[in-house]
Amino acid sequence: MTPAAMKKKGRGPAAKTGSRRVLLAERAYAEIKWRIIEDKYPIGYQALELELAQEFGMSRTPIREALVQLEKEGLVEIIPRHGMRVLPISAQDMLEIFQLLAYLEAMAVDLIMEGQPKPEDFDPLDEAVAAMNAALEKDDVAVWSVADQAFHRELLKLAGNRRLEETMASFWDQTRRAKRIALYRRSKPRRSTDNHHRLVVAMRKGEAKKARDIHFNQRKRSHAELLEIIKQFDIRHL
Amino acid sequence: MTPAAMKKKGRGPAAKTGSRRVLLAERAYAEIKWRIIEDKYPIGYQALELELAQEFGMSRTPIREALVQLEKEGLVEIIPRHGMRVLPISAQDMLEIFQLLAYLEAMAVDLIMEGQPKPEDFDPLDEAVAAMNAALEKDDVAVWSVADQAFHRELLKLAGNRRLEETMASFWDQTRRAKRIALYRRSKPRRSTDNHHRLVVAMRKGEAKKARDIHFNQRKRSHAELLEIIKQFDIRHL
DNA sequence: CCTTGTCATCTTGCATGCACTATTGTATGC
DNA sequence: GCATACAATAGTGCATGCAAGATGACAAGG
Repeated sequence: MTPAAMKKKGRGPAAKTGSRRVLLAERAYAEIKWRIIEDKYPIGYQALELELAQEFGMSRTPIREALVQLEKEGLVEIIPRHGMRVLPISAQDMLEIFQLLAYLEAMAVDLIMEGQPKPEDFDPLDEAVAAMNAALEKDDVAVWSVADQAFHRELLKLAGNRRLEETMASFWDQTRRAKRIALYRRSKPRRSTDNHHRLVVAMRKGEAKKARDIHFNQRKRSHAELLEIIKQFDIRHL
Repeated sequence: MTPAAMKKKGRGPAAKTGSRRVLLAERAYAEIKWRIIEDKYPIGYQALELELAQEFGMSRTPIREALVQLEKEGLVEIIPRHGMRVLPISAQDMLEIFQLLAYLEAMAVDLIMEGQPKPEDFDPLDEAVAAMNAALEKDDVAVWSVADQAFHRELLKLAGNRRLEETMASFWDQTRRAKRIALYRRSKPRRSTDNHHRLVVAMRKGEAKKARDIHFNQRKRSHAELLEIIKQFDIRHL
């Protein structure tokens, strides 16, 4: 950079972007992602930029932007002359993601315990566990799944590390398709729910190491179970 | 998706994208990122899309694509009418990133030990340590820093989790600006180098827990030191 | 019937055009 | 001299245009 070009340094205070109108590119990103996760665009689905553009009533430009984002997140692949393709979830992929999630959540538990959590901080977690139990009573795995997600979101929030939160959110999203498949195939998540409860209890008591171990092992077990289901599915589908 | 639209599912085998020519957008991304890390575009630097486009001899389109990427990585901010701005690194940001790096690397060590590492797998690590020692002898912190980076890259590779590797790489990149600042201000990384060595020794011996602890603590200590330096710098600069 | 060469087509990656709007400078009133 | 209204300017977000090159079809030859 030439010295002259340095002129830019320290322009006035940036315009507060309180609530910029929703960009088309963002809408496209969110909508496509949603459709992938909800299996509206199933694994292997291919679409050209122009097709998507027409479907969303916009031009190719914002679509491109969205696709580049999604590719980076690992949800789609952009094949030069064949448009985007919704990527399959291999058992290997899931293994990697589950490993990461287990460690990152254990990290979250550690961070929470290192802070000085107030008792009421854990209330949202108790609520989530209650919701999970309620769903279990009614045998409603879909609702259980939502409550489960809420639990983990709250847990991450408590850890107070924004990047950790975002990183986990991205990986979590990628598990949702797999979980959708496994939802009605896995055993009733009784033990899982109980362990979530035990985690909160341990954290409330300030038993840091125990809390961490409970959660880490719970995650590992849960992930192993999911992986088995996915592996079976994998063979004939993904 | 309408049933008709499903036609897309399962198009012929995707064209192998062996080595697609380098896209302008990718070049722009890499070059801008490089300049930020190397402090060519210092913290607070602002530039308009058009300016960057002219500087790189391309149009605004690939520049935009690159900027969106960089924003997601947390290196720049896009302010609607003021172009991009190179983001400052607050001590809080660094704390978050360091926390993540420490855990992710401890995870890598765990994963390595869970696998069945062959003795020769560790050779690259020994080489890196040797390079670090050599650099220490010559008091060349820049060379030491390169060797340090090589060590961690190799460590991550051994863990065999691609997503872990990529995630860490992204965060690592963000620390490089901070490390650049701290490079000549921190104490001689004698202890750090020794601990890297001890880690490799422990791993070779198969002492999983010890290896993990050595590394985790080493990272924590090292990060704490860096954080102190950054905090001081923070006040008057970032 | 299979292989190979040629051509038309299609998609993309990038450049450019355009309209909308935030921002800045200027003028007017107090 | 200060504040407010208005006009001019500039930058973005998106649409569209365009050329390059990959792909698939088809024909000709083995």
